[in-house]
Formats: sequence, structure tokens, C-alpha cells
Amino acid sequence: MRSFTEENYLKAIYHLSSNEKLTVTTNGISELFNITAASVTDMLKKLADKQLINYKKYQGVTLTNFGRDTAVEVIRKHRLWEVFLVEKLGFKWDEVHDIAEDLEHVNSKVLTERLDIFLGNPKVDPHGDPIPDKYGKINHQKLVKISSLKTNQTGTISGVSEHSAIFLRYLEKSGLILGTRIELSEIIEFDGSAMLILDKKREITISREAANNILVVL
Amino acid sequence: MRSFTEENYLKAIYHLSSNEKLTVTTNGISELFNITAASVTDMLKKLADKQLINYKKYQGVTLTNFGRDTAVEVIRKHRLWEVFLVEKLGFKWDEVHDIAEDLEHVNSKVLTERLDIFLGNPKVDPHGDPIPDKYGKINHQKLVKISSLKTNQTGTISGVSEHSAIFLRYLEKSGLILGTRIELSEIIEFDGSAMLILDKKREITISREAANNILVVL
DNA sequence: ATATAAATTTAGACTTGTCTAAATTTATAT
DNA sequence: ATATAAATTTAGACAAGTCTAAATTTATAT
Ligand SMILES: [Mn+2]
Ligand SMILES: [Mn+2]
Ligand SMILES: [Mn+2]
Ligand SMILES: [Mn+2]
Repeated sequence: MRSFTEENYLKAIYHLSSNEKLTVTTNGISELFNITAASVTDMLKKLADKQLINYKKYQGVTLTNFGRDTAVEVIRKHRLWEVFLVEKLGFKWDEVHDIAEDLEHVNSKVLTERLDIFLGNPKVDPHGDPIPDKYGKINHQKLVKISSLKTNQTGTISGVSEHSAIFLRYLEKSGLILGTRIELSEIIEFDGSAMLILDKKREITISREAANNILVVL
Repeated sequence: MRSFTEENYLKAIYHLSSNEKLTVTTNGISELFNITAASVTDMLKKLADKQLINYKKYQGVTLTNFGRDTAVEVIRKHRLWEVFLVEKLGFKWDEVHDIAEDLEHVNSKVLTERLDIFLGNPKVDPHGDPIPDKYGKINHQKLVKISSLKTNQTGTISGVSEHSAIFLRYLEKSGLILGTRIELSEIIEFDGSAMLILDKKREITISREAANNILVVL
């Protein structure tokens, strides 16, 4: 059996490696969880023993296929529960992450599959992140930052690269929710802020910081 | 913060004291969980330190008001999730207990309240057990065993006092599900088995054992 | 009123996941 | 090519929850 802690490390390694590629460092994990590097080293040894990661002293870690499958399964559950919380229980998109952090560790294959069906096999979670299917396959949409659009280019808001509640609430209040059609009117050279037209109507200016963390499909 | 383990002990003490009254013994808990009495003693000290139980060496334990409230909250969540699993995800009544054992430990007041609302504020779980309301109030129905009915007395199946999957599946297969109207035709003196008429139509004979564990409202 | 038996607690130990402090390895900057 | 600095690991410790074996208390049966 895997402990909650083990599952959380696997997820962390998965996310820190930007969805598979890079090697993850001990310090990267220790900073994410706010625990000491020494504790991380201990756990990495354990995960390596269980064939969940590839680990060589001082060289950082990558997930094994088994480890990746496990991480993706947890992520699948996390995102399905987030959909449940928003679609069925009426939570806002900034309120669901912490609860899903608990629910993602409930280990019942049949529960996950039935939840998926109950929700209508959603493809993305409330933040636009793709939901892995039951085989662990992930459909990555091509998303680009608003800050990288050309003048007059349009797109549909489809994700965020920053998930803090404070940012999400700001977006919601400003009408920058998933599915909103935007056109970039101008990037102000001075400070990188972006002027947008929402749904061909409302105009709004957002900071470079915000424009960097809102993702659109073209 | 309370650990899963602490919550499970509180639930156990609550249930072993038959819903509040009696003192619970160390051995009672150790047998229920299949752990040693020594381990139980250790945990009882911890729960007493946290003011969750009243504990005097060698004298057994009772829940404090605080401990009882905590136990009831966990039971509320357990039963609400069981309703969810059956009503929304299509599980059978014999399949939900183990999953609910995990879900009951997700601690979010707002989640519990919204789940309750989503489910339509159910009063009983799939096994007929009452669901405590958000204030911890429990509406106990007056239930009697089939084995204690008089000849020709009728009742509606409304609960079970044995929750094993094997018993629940047997009941379902035999049509002895919640809401079924039964009439006791006769108790066979020889072995205590009971002849019933279901919904005024079908006849069935069940063992004394079964008749002892099916509960009806008159 | 004792002597057994049963129940419970204590003592000492192990695992998990964490910590601090010290040692070691790798990276960086002259 | 070295000397620092940064990253990582090792060593030793602790709390939680469990265990076994031994000691103690309470119950029961003459
Ligand atoms: Mn999340
Ligand atoms: Mn999400
Ligand atoms: Mn149950
Ligand atoms: Mn139940």
C-alpha cells in the first residue's frame, strides 16, 4: 500500500518535472512541501526501493513508468473530484483544491470510474487542466499565455498556470473565466500590461503578471 | 488535528457503547480492531489527554460530550457518503461501507453540508441507519427485530443490525430490502426460523439468525 | 477468603515520516 | 585549479501508532 505521503511525493515529482521530462531535485521537493532536504532524501530512498522513481545520489530523480502511472492516477482523482465539487456541489473554482487534496487519496478503482461516468467523463477540471483517462492518457491542449499573443490575436481562455485562490478569485471577479473569448488589443511596452477585449464587448487591462498566467487556445 | 486513527477509536467507542450509554472496555476495542489491548491502552491515554474520553485505569471509558460530538460528526459523514455512493454512483448497499470508511475522514464542514443538501437531506443511509443532522441530533426510529414479532404482526423492513456484505447480498437476493412490507406468519418452534409474507404476496422462510438481524417499524 | 483466571497496564521495541546538526559532494567564481 | 558556496546526504533524534512479554489489577469460583 502507498501512503498519502508517498502519493504526494509522486505527484510533486510529476508536476516539478513539468509533466514528465526534467530531473527533479531534492531541494525542489523540499521547498514545495516546506520540509527539510534531509526528510526528502529519506523519502526518495523509500520511493526508489519501491521502484517508483529512478534515484542516484546527488543526481536528482525521475519517475519510473510505474511511478508516473501512480502519479497520474492520483491527479486523475484530484481533478475528477474538483469537477464534482464545482459541478455538483456548487463550489467556486478557487475553493476546491484543498478538499480535492484529501479526496484524491481515496483508493478505489471502481469509485473513480463511477465518479467519472457520473460526471459525464469530463475532459478538463475547473481550472482547465486535462483529466487523465482511466488508462492514464492525457490529452494536452496547446495553450499559450495571453502575454505571448500578437496584437489583435484572439483566443479562448482555457487554463491558468497559477492556481492560488487569490488569483482565481480575481479572474472570476474580472470576468476572465474559462471559455471567455478574448482579443489582445495591445501590450503596453512600459510595464507589459495587456489590454483585452472580452467576448467582443468589455475592455479590460491586466498586469503582465496576470497575462503570463492566463492560458488561451487560439 | 485529529488523526484518522483517533476518529476511528471515537467511532468505535460510540458504537460499542450502543449509542452512548455503557462503558466500553479496552478488550472490546482491541477485538473490534484486531489490535492488541496494549495498543488500545496507549491510545486511550492519548484520547483522554485530548478530553475526548473519560478514562480511569482498569475502569473502561466513556465519551465526553466533545468526544461524542466528534464521533457523531464522523458517523454523519460516513452515512452521507454511503447515500451518495448508492443514490448517485449506483453502488449496491453491500459495496459502500469500505469506501465510506475512507471518505468519512475528509474534514471539511462546508463539504459535508453541501453534500447533505445535494443528496436532499436524507434521513437514513442505505442500511436504514439514521443520519445525524448538522447539529449532531439523531432521529432514532423505534425498530424491532423480526424475531420479536407476534404471529400475524406486520412491519416494514427499515434496518439491519448486521452489516456484513454477505448478509446484505443475501437479503437483496431474497427481496428483503428496505421498505418491504412483511407479515410474520409463524415462528417455527424447532429452530426459530421465521415464515414471512412479503408485500402481501411472496412467502419466504428465513433462519432465526436472519430474523434476529432484520429490523422493522411496526 | 483465597486462589486462579481474565482484563488491563507497563516496559521496551519497531516503523513511518519528520527534524537538526554535521559531513560530503557538486557547482561556481576567481 | 582552488576556494568558497550550494546542494545533498548521513547520523542521530522524536512523535505516532503499533507490537510482544511481563507485571499488575480486578473478577470469579470455590
Ligand atoms: Mn487542484
Ligand atoms: Mn485543478
Ligand atoms: Mn457503513
Ligand atoms: Mn451504513
